[in-house]
Formats: sequence, C-alpha cells, structure tokens
Amino acid sequence: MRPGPDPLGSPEDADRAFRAPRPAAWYGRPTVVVARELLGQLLVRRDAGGLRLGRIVETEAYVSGDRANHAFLGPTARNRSMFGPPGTLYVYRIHQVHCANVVTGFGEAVLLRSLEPLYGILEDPRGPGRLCRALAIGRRDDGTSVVDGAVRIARGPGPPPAIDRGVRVGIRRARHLPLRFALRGSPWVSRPGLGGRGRSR
DNA sequence: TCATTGATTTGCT
DNA sequence: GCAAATCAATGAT
Repeated sequence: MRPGPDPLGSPEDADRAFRAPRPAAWYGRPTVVVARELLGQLLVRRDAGGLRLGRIVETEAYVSGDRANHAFLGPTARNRSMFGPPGTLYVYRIHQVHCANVVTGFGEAVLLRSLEPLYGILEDPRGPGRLCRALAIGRRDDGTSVVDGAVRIARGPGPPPAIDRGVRVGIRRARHLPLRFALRGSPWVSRPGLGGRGRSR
C-alpha cells in the first residue's frame, strides 16, 4: 500500500511552491482547460506575515462572448488586467469583498472560488470573497502575475483529480453555461451542487 | 454629480 | 429562502 499524496502542511512546502511557480505558458491555453487543470494546484501567498498555502478546489471560467464576463464590453479601468498576459491576476471588488481571477487569454480569465487550507490560513477560504480575505488578496494584487508576484500558483501533488462540472454561481447573465468546476467530493467547495459530500438523498 | 448594479456574504424567518 | 449590508465602477444627466 502506498500512501496518498503528501499532506503538504509545512512551511517548507509553502516555500517550495512559492519558488517553483507554473510558467506563464501554462495559463496561455483554452480557458476551460486552465479552469479544470487549476483544480488541485497550489495557491501560495508571501507577504511580511509569512507564507500561506492552499489547494484550489473550485473555479469558474469567464470566456469570450460570455455576457457574465466583466470583459464582455471591452477594456475599462476596472477590467484592464484581464487584457494582460496569461498569468496576470485580475482582482476586483464586489459588494464588500474582493475576488481573484487568473488571466488565460485576451479578455478571458478563471475565477478562483474556493481553497482547501494547507498552511498558514487562519480564516475560512470557501467562496471567492473569503478566499481573498484568507490570503489577504486585495487591490494591490490586481495586475500582478502568479508567475513572479506575491501570489503564485504551483503544481499540486498527485494525479489529475476527478472533476465535477456545473453552472456558475451568483451571476445574473449567462446562467446556463456549465463553466463551474470543482474537485469531486471535496468538503472545501463553497456551495452545494458540486463537490461536497454528494447530494443528500 | 446622481443612480444603478453586482462573478458576495451574512443573518434572519 | 430572502433581504440587507455597503462601495466602487459604470453610465446617464
């Protein structure tokens, strides 16, 4: 019997992830592919307070021609980061929280919706707003790169995970598009419908 | 300058 | 299940 993937709970794990980020070209692929493959990847934050590490368990894709996409009407002051190179962070504020996305292609991005805490995360990171709060992601991170910035993404351990797919959450337009992805069976997914402990029945 | 809107979260019924 | 909180971006006046 072999043990499963390493639990990755140590500061050394966080440091290793921070030093070995995915290259920019990894993000420059079709948005839906990146949204799926981001599941199981490591999200790591370094700041004056130290390191924080989590596993991405839920994402949403925002694609070209998608009316729910902030970039649908073209570049504006808010969304200009979405037109940066692959791997650019697009951080925006909605209501009283921030949400973080990773740019894939021109005007396309993946919303990071939920995280499994691995190291240094003291608050609940389930949901895009809580994820940003737990990692102290804010306006100053908008336009930075997950390849060489203070917030980075690195390869996760283990084989490609089983993935659930469904409709996106909380949007008004283009509700029918199945562009939400989650790690099957993960209790860290933000809302019922995908992941979680399965449907009660 | 004013009004509307929202890729959320929280608390109450 | 529903509404309120709360604020910056956006578009209209």
